[in-house]
Amino acid sequence: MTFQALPGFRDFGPEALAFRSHLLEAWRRVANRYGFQEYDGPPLEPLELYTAKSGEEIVGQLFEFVDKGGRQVALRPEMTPTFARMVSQHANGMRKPIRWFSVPQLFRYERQQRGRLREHFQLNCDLVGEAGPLADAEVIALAIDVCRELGLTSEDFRVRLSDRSVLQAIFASAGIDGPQFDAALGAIDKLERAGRDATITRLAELGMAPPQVDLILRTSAVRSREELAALAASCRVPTAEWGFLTVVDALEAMGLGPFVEIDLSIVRGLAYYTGTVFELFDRKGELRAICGGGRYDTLLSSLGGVDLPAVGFGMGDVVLGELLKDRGLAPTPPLQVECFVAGVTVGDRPNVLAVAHQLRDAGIAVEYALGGGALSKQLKLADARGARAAVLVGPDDWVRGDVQLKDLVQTSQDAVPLDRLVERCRALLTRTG
RNA sequence: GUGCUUGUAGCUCAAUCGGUUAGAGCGCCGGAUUGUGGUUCCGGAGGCUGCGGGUUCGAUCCCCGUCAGGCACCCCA
Repeated sequence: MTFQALPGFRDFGPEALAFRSHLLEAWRRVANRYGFQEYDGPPLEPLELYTAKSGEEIVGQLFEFVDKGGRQVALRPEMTPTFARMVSQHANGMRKPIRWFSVPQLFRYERQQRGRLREHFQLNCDLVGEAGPLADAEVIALAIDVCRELGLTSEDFRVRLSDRSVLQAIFASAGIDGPQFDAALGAIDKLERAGRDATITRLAELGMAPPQVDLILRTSAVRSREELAALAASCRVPTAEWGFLTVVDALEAMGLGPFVEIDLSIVRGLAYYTGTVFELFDRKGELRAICGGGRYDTLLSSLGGVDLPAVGFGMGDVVLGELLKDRGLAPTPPLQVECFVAGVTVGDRPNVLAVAHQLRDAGIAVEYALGGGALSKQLKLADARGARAAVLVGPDDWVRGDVQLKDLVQTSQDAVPLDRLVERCRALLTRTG
């Protein structure tokens, strides 16, 4: 092979495309089930759309270039800025809450690894205009149900759920706020990779007192409602106002409790989250996060749009696809044709064409052997194509106005008058077993 | 962008210490089978051993470079 796809980009042959469609169709099905409407935007955007929020350092991670009109442009690395622009333009005239989703292909110029390419498809679901905890529960439930729709169970994955406003309240009780709060979040985010000792050293360097460092470590270790209550009590922080526990309650009321775990070590990398943050992970912990999201109540106004609270998530096709394959949940490939038409002799070929076209006009997926050949060879092809039915066109039947309709699964066969073939073939195709 | 590691047929892999013509299974094509598929049997095609250079009488094997995959950083859609 002289040419190959660029690193991090994928070719989708029929099998891979069927798998991709399987995912994307499940995404759309479940999002629609939650009353979300699909939108899309341009794959190519002004570079400033991304640098405005994230700063110039993001340019190194973008596919960006100057177009022929001298504009600095970038392939979209995420959907949120486009979404923010679109929803800001329409928000004033729309009944709240707004439920929108999209399935964009996103691009990022980074060195690829397993589960992480330079291009992927991502389900983006956002709920705008509702600040209450049921909105958070709604989008988390949507993310869970997407995975359930694809055959995954609570044995396969879980949601790790946290809330930055809860962390803020707890840390504020020890005087950790402002830049120190951001540093604390960063330390928690890296705790697993950096290790406990390195984290303690790092926080001390940032000017944290030992009791503050201890609080940060104790907080990040919280894994249950009881531990959280005990921690809050020890800090004298009231919990009555927290929406966080209402989110958990709501998910349990939906019957999704087995999927949900409180985990205050989840903070998410992005700076704009203000409340709930969550990630979906495979139970075995072998893969990267399947999905991540949270509440961002100030982002829309900070991007110059409307001042509306919002909560949403993104779920990529790469990690999710790997998990499904690991669990044997890849779909069985669809049949290539429903009915195969075979001719017994060379003289039957015009009749094969006539019969095949009659069936195709009736909406049935039909193939026949372009190269002809022995009947046994044609039937081998029919079998390889996964056809359920075969029509055998032969001279003896033809003079009687018949063809042979064969059930390739049950290996039964009947003579059928030509004028009843479509009806009989349809009946055969709906037969089970 | 940095470091480590791997690279043999469409796929999964083998090839003794550096040794003669690089093999197997699956898949693909053809035949056994001129009005009946799946099973079976037989045959065939398919390789510049990722690419380029070096060492050597001789390199899939050793060395250097490069490209690509994997892992760890960076970063996290």
